[in-house]
Amino acid sequence: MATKAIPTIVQLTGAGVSGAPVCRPCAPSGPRSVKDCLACEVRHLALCAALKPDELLSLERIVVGVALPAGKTLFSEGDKADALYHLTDGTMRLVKLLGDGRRQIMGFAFAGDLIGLGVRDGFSSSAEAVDDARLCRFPLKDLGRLFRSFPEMERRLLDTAQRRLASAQDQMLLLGRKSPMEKLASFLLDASARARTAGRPDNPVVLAMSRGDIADFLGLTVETVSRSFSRLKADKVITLPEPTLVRLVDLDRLEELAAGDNDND
Amino acid sequence: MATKAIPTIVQLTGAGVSGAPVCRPCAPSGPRSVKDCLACEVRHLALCAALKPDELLSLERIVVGVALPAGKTLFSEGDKADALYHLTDGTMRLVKLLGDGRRQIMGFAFAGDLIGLGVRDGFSSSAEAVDDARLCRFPLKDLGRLFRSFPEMERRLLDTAQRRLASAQDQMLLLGRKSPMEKLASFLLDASARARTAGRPDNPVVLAMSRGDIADFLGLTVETVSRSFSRLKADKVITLPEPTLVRLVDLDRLEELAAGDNDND
DNA sequence: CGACAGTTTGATGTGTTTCAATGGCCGTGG
DNA sequence: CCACGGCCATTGAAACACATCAAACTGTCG
Repeated sequence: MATKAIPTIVQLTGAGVSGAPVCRPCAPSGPRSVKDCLACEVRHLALCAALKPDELLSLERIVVGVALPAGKTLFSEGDKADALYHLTDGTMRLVKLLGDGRRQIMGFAFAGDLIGLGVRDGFSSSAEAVDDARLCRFPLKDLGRLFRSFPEMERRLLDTAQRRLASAQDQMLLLGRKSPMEKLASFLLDASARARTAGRPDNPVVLAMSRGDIADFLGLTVETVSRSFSRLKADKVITLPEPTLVRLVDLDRLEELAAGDNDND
Repeated sequence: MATKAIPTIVQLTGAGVSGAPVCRPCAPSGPRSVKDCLACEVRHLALCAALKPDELLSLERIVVGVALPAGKTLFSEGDKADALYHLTDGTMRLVKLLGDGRRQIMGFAFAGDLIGLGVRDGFSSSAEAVDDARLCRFPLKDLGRLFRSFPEMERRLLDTAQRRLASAQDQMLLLGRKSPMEKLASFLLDASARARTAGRPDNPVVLAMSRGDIADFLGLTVETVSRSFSRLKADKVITLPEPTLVRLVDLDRLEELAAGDNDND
């Protein structure tokens, strides 16, 4: 039943990486225990927050832990959507491709985020691990029953979908109308804000993804992203101790840029 | 209670236009009657489809009809979101603005579409009538109660939100990575497909919106949109009897363009 | 130490924007 | 009835921002 779809996952976890990280709150694969849920660091962010501790038992029979090494694909665009995932640790990217290989990243997911929303027929995008990731898997066929028992869960899911839709619209504005500098400023502020709400350090922001990923998220080329970073650095808006570490120095200027009501340089 | 929020609407409908169109399925303003719902041409597309005819009585006490003349604003980005709307007739656009006036259209809504999804704090975008529009208004505060009585409605809403998220992702791919020709091809195919599912003529497609609206939807300028139309016409992919009327001639080529796996011209 | 992948920087090209002008349509008013 | 003005769409010419092509630099891992 629930085990039927697991082989794919198991195959992924095991593929090519012997040192795959062991999932702390979740078992690397196989059923979870309630103890895991109680210890889960991001439980307050998730669907599970709709449940009281004693109700978590209902999850035990349904949820399966998944470990996904960096670079691996959880599911691909168009795959039959048979589960919803909750990212408990790591970073993932949601990717769409054009026929000739052009790539657009729909968004990044961090610990506490749901993955697998936005389904039309199959999954609307592929999900790939940026760094080593751990997830909890909720089979869709069990979800309906769960929602009937705990309507609060369904309400939270709807809320989440709404917030995701709002973010998607912000991104549409960014992609359609913002300049490279404005795009990067928006991206950095967003990354910082999300790190903050997730309880990770938000001022020197750690960027788990490569320049290429950022470019494909912002609708730019690697070179333009890199040049924009350099420009922000030259303008003393940020410092860049390492390529993956960004200190936001002039927040006002950054927000001015992101909002697009600036004197264009 | 429900009447508290109506004045805004009444003001809108009445503002500056004496010849505001009378809402056929919905009364121009004020409460609806069940008879209206039964006669509603787009009921099968809406939340209301979750209800059996005899259950529609529950709606009567909640839903209010709204008539909105072309060009008028239903709500603005950031407004407190106190209602969900169902467009029964006409066309609307969802708009976001940048500080300096740059505009991005998040999408167009046609008869049968829900408006007011994607709420974060307030509405995430403004909603404006492209042509004369009529809507049904569902106050949010009554919606919770309605969902408890008819869980099927909430499920439909979640489904709708998911499909909207998937469309938003398609649009992100378009905005970030497609060329003007590819953007326009995608737009025309989508317009045709949506007209078809709504039961409107889908091959000579009628475009209710201006070139400017299309430009702001596709992240282009009016001039580039116009040039792309001309190019498609010259390539015998479409004909353009009138600026608002597009006949799709070479569907294969159009789909090739939209998918982005083409030999770039 | 050398190979490699990722990042940055430089030089060049080009597709889209910007600026400008023309033509068509429609409603208004002479 | 036609003249006029406004709005929208189209087309042309020019400028420029970002992409492309190319090379140097950095850090990492064998």
